[in-house]
Amino acid sequence: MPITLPRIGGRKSDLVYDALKRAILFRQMPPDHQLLEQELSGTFGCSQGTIREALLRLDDDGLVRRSGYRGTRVTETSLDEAGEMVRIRLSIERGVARRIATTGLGTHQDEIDSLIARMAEAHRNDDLYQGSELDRAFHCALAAAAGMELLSPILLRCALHIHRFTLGNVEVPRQFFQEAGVDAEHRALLDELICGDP
Amino acid sequence: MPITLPRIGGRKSDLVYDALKRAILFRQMPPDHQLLEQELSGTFGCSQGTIREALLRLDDDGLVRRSGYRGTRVTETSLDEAGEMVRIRLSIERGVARRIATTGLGTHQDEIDSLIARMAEAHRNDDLYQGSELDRAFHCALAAAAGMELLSPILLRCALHIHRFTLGNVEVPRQFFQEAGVDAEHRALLDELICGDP
DNA sequence: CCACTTATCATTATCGATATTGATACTAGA
DNA sequence: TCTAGTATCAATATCGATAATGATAAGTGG
Repeated sequence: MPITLPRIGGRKSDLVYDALKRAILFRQMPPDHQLLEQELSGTFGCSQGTIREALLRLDDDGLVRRSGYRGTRVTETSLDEAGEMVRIRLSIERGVARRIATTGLGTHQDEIDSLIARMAEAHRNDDLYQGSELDRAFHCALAAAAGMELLSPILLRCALHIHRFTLGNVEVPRQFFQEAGVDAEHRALLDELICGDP
Repeated sequence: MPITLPRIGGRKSDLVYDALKRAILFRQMPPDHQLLEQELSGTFGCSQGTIREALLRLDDDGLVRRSGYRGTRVTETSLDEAGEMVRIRLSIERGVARRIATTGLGTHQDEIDSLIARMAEAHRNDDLYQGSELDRAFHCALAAAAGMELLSPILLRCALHIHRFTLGNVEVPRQFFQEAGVDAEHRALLDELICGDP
């Protein structure tokens, strides 16, 4: 079944990357599922090289594992790893907040305000996916405002695996939600801190 | 000046990736230096696609920045970012240690012992580069032993930028070395903790 | 002189075909 | 039968050429 991509502009490999990422996050492709470059090139209607580019990025995200000439398979995220991701994100957040508290967030103010608003709306609609996407963007924007853009990829990766875990496991253990709750609380606190300072 | 690569086997794009990474870490290519796919394909004697693969990985590492059809440039690492990387690594280490303390490190024992030994030797020889490489491998091995292999890429990224910063700035501010010292101390402590437990 | 379009250029993005690789099934000889 | 070697196969990795893109310079009508 060929998948028709929007093709409204931009890179084709981006579209492939997004499509595959979504499929993995929603477990339409379960862990250990094999991804074949040629087959996908047929499915998406593009060349193998374009598929390869998307797979390379998924590999860097840790969503798939590419091993030599032996194929590409979907990975999995354990509870421990997800919890660790939450902890890392918290740690990073602390540093970023510290930085912003002293320097302010300059030109990023508007962008961040907008993100907060959209995030609130997503939460009202119980749209978990949208919420996570915005959460990611929010964290990255903060890192950027703090002049630490190199941290963004780490934040992205953390959010990706956290999100994947929560989506894949309907019965998410209590411990995890506790930590996620702490995270949300911290975020709110951070907002206060930022808005009060500059 | 064409660069002759070892070509002892393995992927060509790996060799290109390593060569470029070294060049960036040692500031042979300064921040904002532009990397042209075609030119590099000539320099390394391979096709543009192979170069592209290496550049994509460098981009994911945060060592270069690729923007649309507009080229690829070397990034830079600020003091703040390097400090943040040190903090993140510490945070991750804590979680990994906690995990290992309860489960032990199983089959990874030998590998880790070997890494510690080689690391000590590198320190004796004041070989900073080798030391950092081994440090990276050590942290990844610990994460793997803790069953949290997804953390390895983050650890790699942190070490990469920490290393880059220390190599690039001969006069490294006091604060940074203090933190690095804490890190080394923590690592030793971790060894004790592991060896004593299982 | 100025806004607006068009041509050109540097550079990446994509393609289709071919080469390499690692695993496995198969075969011949002891 | 067992084993070393070989053919085959399913994949990725690489290549060379072409298309698409964004920036900039050059031209054009007002």
